[in-house]
Amino acid sequence: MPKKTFINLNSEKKQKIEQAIEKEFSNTSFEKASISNIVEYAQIPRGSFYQYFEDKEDAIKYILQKYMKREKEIMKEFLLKNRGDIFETSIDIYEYLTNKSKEEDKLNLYKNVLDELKKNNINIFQEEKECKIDDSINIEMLDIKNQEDIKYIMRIISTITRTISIEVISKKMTKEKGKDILKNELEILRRGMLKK
Amino acid sequence: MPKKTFINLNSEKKQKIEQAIEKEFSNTSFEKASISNIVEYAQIPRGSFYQYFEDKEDAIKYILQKYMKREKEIMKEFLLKNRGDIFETSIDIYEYLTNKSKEEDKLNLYKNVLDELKKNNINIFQEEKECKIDDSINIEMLDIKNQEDIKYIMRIISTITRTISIEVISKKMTKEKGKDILKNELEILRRGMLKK
DNA sequence: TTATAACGATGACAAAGTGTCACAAAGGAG
DNA sequence: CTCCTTTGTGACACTTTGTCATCGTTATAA
Repeated sequence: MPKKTFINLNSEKKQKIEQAIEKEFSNTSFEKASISNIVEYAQIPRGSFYQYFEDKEDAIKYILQKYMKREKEIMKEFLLKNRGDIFETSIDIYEYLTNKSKEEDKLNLYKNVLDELKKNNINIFQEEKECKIDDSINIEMLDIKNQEDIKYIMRIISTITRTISIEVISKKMTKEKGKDILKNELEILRRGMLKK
Repeated sequence: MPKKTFINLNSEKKQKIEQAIEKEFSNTSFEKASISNIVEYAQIPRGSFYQYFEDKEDAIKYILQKYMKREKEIMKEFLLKNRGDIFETSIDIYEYLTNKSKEEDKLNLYKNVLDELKKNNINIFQEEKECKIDDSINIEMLDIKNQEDIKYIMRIISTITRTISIEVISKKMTKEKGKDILKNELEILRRGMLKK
């Protein structure tokens, strides 16, 4: 969603601006981030920012998109490693996200990104159009009654994985505690909630 | 979280201010809401707002809390009506939330509130300290393997119910479509994701 | 009654942020 | 070299925020 002007920029300048945006989003929430700071960090005149992006929202979307893309690649790797087992993959993603947060300076950026993805209910496992991950999933092991079930299953797992990850990154609980909860929740999802 | 000064206000003035806050949050997102508008709607001097609340965040929390409380009461009613069946209750809550949104002027306020609750992962079904709903839940029908399972189950159902409701209120899908998805997801949760 | 403390009301104000615009600079095609 | 399109620039008007000195109103003690 950045403007054409930004796309056309040489990668050096582009990177400098990206870093400035990420720096600001690392220091504070998306809500409180200011364009004034960003242009200062990037050492560009104020007018330039508006030449590149519509507004702050636009810059957020750009960063979001970038992180989404990276995460999808990671996801595919994990699915492959686990022979399509989505439950094991969920735990790997949890480990990945919570380890990432060790890079203290990016911790807050990561929290912001995950928050936003969660708020917009963006499914890390599967995104509508491009890049269908379905093929990498082992459907054999799942109890699929109709076509759409796989979509619903992915939605549910995606949501609980991200929710726990955010809680850990926000330091509401330890990494170990989070993993324990995630494992328990996944177990419930596997076996079902209803008594047989 | 409002200051003592606000608590002490006579209910007439308090209500006027509440309405002003809700009006502003109905017109725009929490993020873009401005205190300047609020004090104008409430016809109070700017300084007074800061006498009552710490800042905008504080006012948001106040409204959030108010709506949470109301929802918890509704929830208890629904649980009772459904003899503790959490799956049926989930659908009732969905119906309640999406019908509420018919009051067009409050639609956006409702979306904002739900978004924030979701972001903070506040469980509509169950809240830690006061007001334990556990007693109203029919545990007999559930497959509980250990003490904590009930907590996890409530977490999961709460999340998916709210997620769908938000998507419908935001007009990303029709009420019928949303109900269909919710029913399917609940069915998957009931029977489990793993092939027997 | 009077003094004084406690609380609430008020709006001007400094500080900071936003988005725009007229103009400057750069660069490519003919 | 000239014209035209694209990009760079920062001053500016406007809005918003949070604070603070000051004022009014009770309430309480002497």
